[in-house]
This record gives sequence, structure tokens and C-alpha cells, in this order.
Amino acid sequence: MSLRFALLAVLSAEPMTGYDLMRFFDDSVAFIWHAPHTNIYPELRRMEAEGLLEAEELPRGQRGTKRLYRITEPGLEFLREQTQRVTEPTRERDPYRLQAAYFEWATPATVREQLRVHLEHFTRWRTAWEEHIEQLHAHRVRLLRERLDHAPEEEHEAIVAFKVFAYRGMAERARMEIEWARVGLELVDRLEGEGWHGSQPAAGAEGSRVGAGADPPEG
Amino acid sequence: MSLRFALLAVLSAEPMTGYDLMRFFDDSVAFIWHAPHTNIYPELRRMEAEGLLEAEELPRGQRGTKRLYRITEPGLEFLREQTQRVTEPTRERDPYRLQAAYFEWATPATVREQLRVHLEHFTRWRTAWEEHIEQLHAHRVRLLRERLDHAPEEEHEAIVAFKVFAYRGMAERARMEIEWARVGLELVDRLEGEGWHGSQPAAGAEGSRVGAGADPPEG
DNA sequence: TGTCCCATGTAACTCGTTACATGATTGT
DNA sequence: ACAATCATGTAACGAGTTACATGGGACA
Repeated sequence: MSLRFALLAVLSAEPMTGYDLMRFFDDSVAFIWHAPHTNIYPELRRMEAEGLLEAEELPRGQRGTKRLYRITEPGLEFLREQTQRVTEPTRERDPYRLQAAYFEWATPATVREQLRVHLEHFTRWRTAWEEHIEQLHAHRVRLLRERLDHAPEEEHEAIVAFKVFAYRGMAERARMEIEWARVGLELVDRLEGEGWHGSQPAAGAEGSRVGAGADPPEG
Repeated sequence: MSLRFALLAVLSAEPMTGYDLMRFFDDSVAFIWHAPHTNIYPELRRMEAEGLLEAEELPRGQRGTKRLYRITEPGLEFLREQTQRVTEPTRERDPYRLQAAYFEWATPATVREQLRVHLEHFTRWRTAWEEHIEQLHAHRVRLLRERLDHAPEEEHEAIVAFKVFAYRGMAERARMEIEWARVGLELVDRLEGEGWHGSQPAAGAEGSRVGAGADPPEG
């Protein structure tokens, strides 16, 4: 339901074509919810069939066409209903930590490289999220202005504040990931200094390190 | 691949039945990777078919049977290969922040309830993860001891350290989520004090608050 | 006899990823 | 002519959720 929610949320500010939405979700601007176009186009069709959207076929040049999607009253109803529903957090399923729990099977070089990639990824995104927060405060986000124009004055503060709150969460998450990766890099340095040599078979019996694994999602 | 990795990682310490694994991943002990039994049993069969596992059919009482799964050399190879592969972090897709970005459509009561649930969830799990870290340090985790027994002495420190590192990440993530929810609760208090009244229709034109949405995954 | 735990599955569905594909328009 | 960008899809697969289903063993 999240893609559906995200699409309707965008369209509630302004009608758009599938392509416009694709650039929102598929490109670098997918700040909170990424989705590829192959996901978006079919979902738009489904929502249209269910009456949450209506489409207007527009000409492009001589032969081309494009479809401009507009949210409907049932679509708005869906949005309100969805926002009003309290959902349980989902059970943990964390691929980064899962991999890290078994890092002793990798070489120090691989572990460093993985952590470096992690660090870079979240460093880049942290900047993006923090810049976006600035943009929100300054009302320099087009869709935000669009919304504010249609909302009563006394709601403006809440509208901006919740968006800032959400992006603040993204930025904090990034901060945590960056710190985690740094600790990991220090750990590798320390372990290597103390003689850990990664996946070099150094085991006793078979020579192929059967039991040299790690503890799993265990309690 | 993550479920496969997680299952093989557990089985690399000790042979287990599907039921044993289910309790690992389906129950409260699923600390890093949750999976229901309906996911686990078919995956075990597939891995067996692919030669990553071998199963031993054991009797249970008069008529019952159970299958004890044991990792094979190709299974170990898969684990090593997987750990040795550096993977790009995936693009963001954060349902909590997505919902929060549009909290102005909900009533203050709903927002509070959602944040309270969030807070409680991560408070509970944070405790679990931190307790698990203690258990790891004290070598009071059965599967960890199993592993250490089969690993050369000089790897023991790394094995424990990476597990602690992973669970520390889980705990830090929880800390961040708790803090985020607290900030959110304060925000609701403040906004309500200043006259935000949630989804009460207070709009100008149609009376059904068409444009009173929020900014999306935008750049 | 009943209840709880052990033990194992199938089926339908939703959600998301990757690969494959096509064609028009705009500007150089 | 060519490249970049606009614009839209299908198909196959992989991953995860929910519902449905079955039966044995241990113990009171």
C-alpha cells in the first residue's frame, strides 16, 4: 500500500503524468520512497480502474500522447483513511546488520570496502535530506507551495512541521548509519592489529573452516 | 537471498529441523531477521534441491517424522561467497517516515497513538538487543558457543566482536527511533496548543479539504 | 478427552526488481 | 543524422504475507 499512498499523496497536491511521477520516485529525488517506473505505470492503471484516479489523455506533438492523472474523491478518501489508521511496526529484517553479524567470514579488505560503501551512501543521503529540510523551511519546494496554497492558513505550520519531522528522521537515521560504519571500520583495524586474518583457512580439522560461522538472529 | 543467508548461517553452527529454525526466525527470538514458517519450509526444500543442504529424515514417536537439515560444502561455499560480496545499499523506502510526512491529515489522537506504538515497539526491542549484547559478551548464547568450539582460538574475538557490532547497530537504530517518536509527540503537543485541529474540514472551497495534503518524496 | 506443543506443508496474493521493448519529440 | 529526453509499457522472477490445512506426541 505504500507506493499507492505515496503516489496519491503526490497527486493530491497537483495532477501529473506517469513520467512526472517517475522522475519523482525513480530519480535522485526519491527521498523517502523509491520506486522504478515499471512499478509506477501499472499501479497508476490499477488505481484508475479502481476509481482512485482519473486520467486525461493529452496530445504530445503530432502523434504522441500522455496521460495526466488527477486524484478523485475516493482517492482522497483512501488517503485520509490510510493516514488515520494506526499500523504496528513491522518485525525486523535488517540486511546490513545480518551481513555484519558474519563479517568474520570475509577478508578485512572486503569488510572495509563494504563499510566504506555504507558510509558514503549515507553521507550523501544525509546531505540531501538536510538540504531538503532547509528547502522546506524556506518554502522553496514547489509541491509544498502548491499544497499550502490550497490549505487554510492555520494548517500551514503543521503541514511544514510534519514534513520537516519526517525528513529529520531520515537524516537522523543516516547519522546513525554513518556512526555505525565508523565504529565498524575501527573494529576492523583493531582486530587486524590483533591477528584476525579473515577467511584464510586456519581451522583445525577439515581445512575448509566448517564451523567458523557466527551467531544468527538468535535470542 | 537474505533468508537463505540467514538460514545457512544458523545451520553452519549446528544441524536443525525446520521447526527449530522456525522458532529462531518466527518467534520472539528473531532479532535481526524475522521469517514465518511458511517462508522457511519451502526455502529449506529448495536449498536441499540445490544441494546447499542435506536432510536426514528422523522418526518422531510411532508414525511422526521430522527432517534434520545439515549444511553441505556447497552451502558453506555459498555463505563465504555471499559474505565476500560487497553490495550497494538499497534505495530508501521508509514507511514510518512516509506516513509521518502526511500526519497533518490525521487527528492529533491518531498521531499520538501511532507514535506511542512506535515508541513502545522500539523500546521493547532495544532492551532485547542490549540484553543480547550482554549475553554475547558472556558467551551465554548457545549457538555462539557452538561456533567458538569449532573455530580456531585466534578467531574467537572477531566472531564475538562482529556479532556485538551487529546488535549494537540494532540497538542504536532503536535508540534513534525512540528519540524520533519523542520529538514527534512533543511536536503534536505544540501544534495542538497552537490551534492545529487535525482532519477537521476547515478548508475554503468544497468543504472536503482537497488540497490539504503534504509534500511527498520530493527533491 | 482435551489441550498444548511439535512438525510440516500449500495456495493465493501483494509487493518489488530486473530485463526487455517501443516509439515520439526536441535540439544540435 | 544523432543524441538526449519524453513517454509508456510487458514479462518473469523473487521475496514476503495471510489464510488455510493436517496430523502426531505428551500430559493432565
